Amino acid sequence: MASLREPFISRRGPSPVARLICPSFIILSRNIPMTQPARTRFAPSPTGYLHIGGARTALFAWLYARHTGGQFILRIEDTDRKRYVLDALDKIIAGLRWLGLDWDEGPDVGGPHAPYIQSQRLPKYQEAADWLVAHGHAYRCYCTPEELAEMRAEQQARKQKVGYDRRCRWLTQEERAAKEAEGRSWVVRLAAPLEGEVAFEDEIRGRVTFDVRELQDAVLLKADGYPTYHLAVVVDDHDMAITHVIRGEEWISSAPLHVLLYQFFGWDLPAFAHTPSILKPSGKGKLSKRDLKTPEGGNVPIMLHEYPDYGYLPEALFNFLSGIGWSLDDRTEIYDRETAIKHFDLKAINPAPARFPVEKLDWMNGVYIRQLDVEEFRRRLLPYLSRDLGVPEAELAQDRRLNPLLPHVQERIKRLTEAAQWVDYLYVDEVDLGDPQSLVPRKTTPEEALVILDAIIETLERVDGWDEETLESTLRALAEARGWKAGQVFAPIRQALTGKKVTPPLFPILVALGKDASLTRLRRALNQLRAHLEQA
RNA sequence: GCCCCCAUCGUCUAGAGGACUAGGAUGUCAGCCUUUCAAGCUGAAGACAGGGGUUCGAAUCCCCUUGGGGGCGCCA
Repeated sequence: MASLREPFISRRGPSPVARLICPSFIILSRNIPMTQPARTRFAPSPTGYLHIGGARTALFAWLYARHTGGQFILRIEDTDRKRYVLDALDKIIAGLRWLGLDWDEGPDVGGPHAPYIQSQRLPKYQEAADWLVAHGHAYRCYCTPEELAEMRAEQQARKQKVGYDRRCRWLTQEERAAKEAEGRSWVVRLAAPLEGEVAFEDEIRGRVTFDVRELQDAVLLKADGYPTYHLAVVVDDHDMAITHVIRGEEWISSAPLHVLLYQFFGWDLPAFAHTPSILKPSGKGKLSKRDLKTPEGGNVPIMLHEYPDYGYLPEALFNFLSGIGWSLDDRTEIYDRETAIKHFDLKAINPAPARFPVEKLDWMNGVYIRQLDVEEFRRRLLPYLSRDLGVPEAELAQDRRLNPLLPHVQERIKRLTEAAQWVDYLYVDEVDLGDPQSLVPRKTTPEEALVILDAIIETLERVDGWDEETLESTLRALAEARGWKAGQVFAPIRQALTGKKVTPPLFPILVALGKDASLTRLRRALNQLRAHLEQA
C-alpha cells in the first residue's frame, strides 16, 4: 500500500506555501513572498462552452502566473461522461488563445505532468481512492441512486437536513462482503470527520472557516470508475505541483472537502483564491454557461468564443475583463497586457461579486479600435467587412477606394461589425435614395434644392483635381458665391452619394467614389428630385 | 431551510482609522468644436445600505439587521 502513495508525494519538497490545517485547530504559515514563481492552472470542463466569467477567472490565474514568473497550466476536467459537449473543448481552447492566454503545459502542448486530460488519468484517481479507503479516510458506499433519492425524499418530508446519512459508513465487514457478493456496484465516499472545524486562508477573502458537520461524505469515485471533481482536482493539483488554486467562488463551499483530502493524503496545502463571480447585467444571478447567447439587457455575448464574431478586439476584452474585480490603480483604465502583469496581485482582487458592465466594454473596444494604426485596422477589419457586405475578402483587399474612408470609419465604430454600415454605399450600383424629399436640406425649398444640386454638378464637372482639399475649397466657394450655407450644399451630396443622412465626412467619400461615379449618382439624384417636383 | 461569501455614484472601481469637501471610468445631461454622425475638449448631476458599538476621530475595525451572491448531486 505504501507504494501507492509514492506518486503523490510532492516532487518539490516541502512547499513554501505550506499550511497545516486540522479539524479543531489551525496552524498557518502565511505570507508567500511575491518572488516565488507560482504554478496556476485553469481547468475547464467540456460540459459546455466557456462563459465570460470563467474567462476572467482564467485571466486572473494567467496573470498571476505571469506576474510571479511561474507557469500557467491548462487541464481538462472531463470526468462527467454524461454531459460531454462535443465541440466545447475546441471552442474553449480557441477562445483562450484568442484572448491571448498561453499555457506552459496543457493537453495540446504537453508537459512534465502529462496527460493533462483527466479522463486519461483514471488510474491515479483509483489508486488515490483505494489508498484513502485502506487508511480509513474513505469507504465504499453501495447505495443505489434510487435508494438515495428515496432517502432524500424522506428527509424532505420530515423536514430534516437533506444529505447522505452515511449508512454505508458503518457497515461491518460481513455486510460489505454480502453487498459485494450481491454484485452491487459501489462508489467511494469520503469519511468526513464528525466534529471540529476546517479552515483555509483565502488569498482574496482571508480565513474561511467551516464546521465539519456541514460537510457531506462526498462521493470521490463514481460507480463508473471516474473520479468526481473533488478527488480529481486535489490529486491533480498536487500531482501537477499547483501552488495557487484560483477558481470561481462557487467552489468555496467544497473547499473544506479539499482541505480534508490534502490533509488525509498528507500533502502540503496550496494557496486558495476564490474569485468573485460575474453577475448578469441585470444583477440577477451569476453568469452561467446555460445562459448561452446574449445576456438580458445587452447585446454582448456570454460565451467567450463568440466575442470575435461580435467584433471585439482580444486586447480590449482582456483589458476590460481584468478590470472587473481588480484595478490597476485609482485612475488607469486603459493598459496593455505587460502592464497588467506587472501590477497584478491576487490580494488586490475585490471579493464582491460584480455585474457585467456591458456599456463599458463597447466604450473600451472603441478606444482600442481607434488606437490601431490604419494598416492594422484595415487588416483586422477586412474579414468583417467581407462577411457583412457579402464581398470576397480578396476583392476588398484590392479595393483602394476604401483607403480614404478607413480612418473615419475607425473613429466611428465601437465594434468591427459596425463598419459595413459606414461604407456599404460603395458596393451598390445604385443607391436607394428613398424619398426624394430627403435630398432637400433643412430650411431649403425643394425648388432651391434643385438649383443647388444643379450647381453642384456643374461645379464638380469642371473641377480641376479630385482630392479632398480641392473638392472642399471648391464646394465651399460655391456656397459662398451663391449665398448658401455649407450644410445646404453638403447635405444633398451626402444623400445623393450614399442614400444616408449619417455618413463619414463627405470629401473622403467623393474621393473614394471617384469623379465619374460621384457625378453619376448626383445626376441621378437631380433627375429624381426634378421628377418628384414635376409630379407634385 | 441550513452553511459560506459579499455590501462605495445607475454600472465597473480607488479607498486597508485622520491626506475624504469620498477620487477615476462608464453611462446620462449640457456646452464648445463641426458638412451629418462620431471623436475630442469643458462642465453638471450622481455613492459610503440601515442601526448600534470601539475610538479624540470610521467609508475604513466589531456586532446586529437588511439586501445581494454562492453552495447543499454517482455535475463541474
